[in-house]
Amino acid sequence: MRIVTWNVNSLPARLPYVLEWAEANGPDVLCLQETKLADDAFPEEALAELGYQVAHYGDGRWNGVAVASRVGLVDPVPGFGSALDEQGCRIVAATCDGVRVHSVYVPNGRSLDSDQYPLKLTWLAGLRSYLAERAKPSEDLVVCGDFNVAPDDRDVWDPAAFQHSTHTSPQERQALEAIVDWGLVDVFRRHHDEGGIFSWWDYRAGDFHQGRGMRIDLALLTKGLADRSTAVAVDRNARKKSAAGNKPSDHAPVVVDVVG
DNA sequence: ATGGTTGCGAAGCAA
Repeated sequence: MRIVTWNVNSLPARLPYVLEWAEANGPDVLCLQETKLADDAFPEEALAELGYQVAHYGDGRWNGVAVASRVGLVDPVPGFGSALDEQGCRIVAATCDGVRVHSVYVPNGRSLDSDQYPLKLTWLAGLRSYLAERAKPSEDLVVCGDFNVAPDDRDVWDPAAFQHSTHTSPQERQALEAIVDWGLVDVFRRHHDEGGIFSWWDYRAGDFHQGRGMRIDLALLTKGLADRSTAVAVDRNARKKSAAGNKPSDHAPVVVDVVG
């Protein structure tokens, strides 16, 4: 099974790219973030033509997450079903061929002195509670998406440049570790030790071509599922203009292959 | 150089 997570930065703007990429790369499960759509505006037909069923959670112009699957999709659950959903439509779950899949878009936090920063930490704590209440580490389960946290300094182009910013603070990293410690594996690190492999680059100032990025798009798998992973890759080519001339998101898709 | 770009939506904010 090929599981992909991709922050598309508006599905209306990105649909041609997403369809082109999906046809070429054949994800069985495609988790999307920042769809920026209400549920009733989701392009179900375009994805159905490629064989995908979709669980989407979105309420308008911002945020919005989806799980698309061509290997079956049952038991969709939008949101936390708690006050955490007031921070936007940022989590949706569904079961795809026996794997419980969660697509998440963690709040950005904006800056360390913003009122959005403690809300980000609260949201991350809420994600851990959600897992603890509804799932077991012994299940085949994946939590993937845009975490807006770089797990360690290998995941940032220049740690010094982020000394006083979000995405690398000890509190954010600890909140992420608490989620992992529930019983998950950052499966990218099962296959790669090196730094400098990123999933997001700012659109501005030529950051992509200068190598100024971060790895903030993660796939967290329960151990049994991670043990069956055969490869993890970031398709940085998808951060460029596509062969068909479509404009890219500022995030690249992360591709996870598992067997069994 | 507190710059630069994209998306949304129609000015300025969020990322």
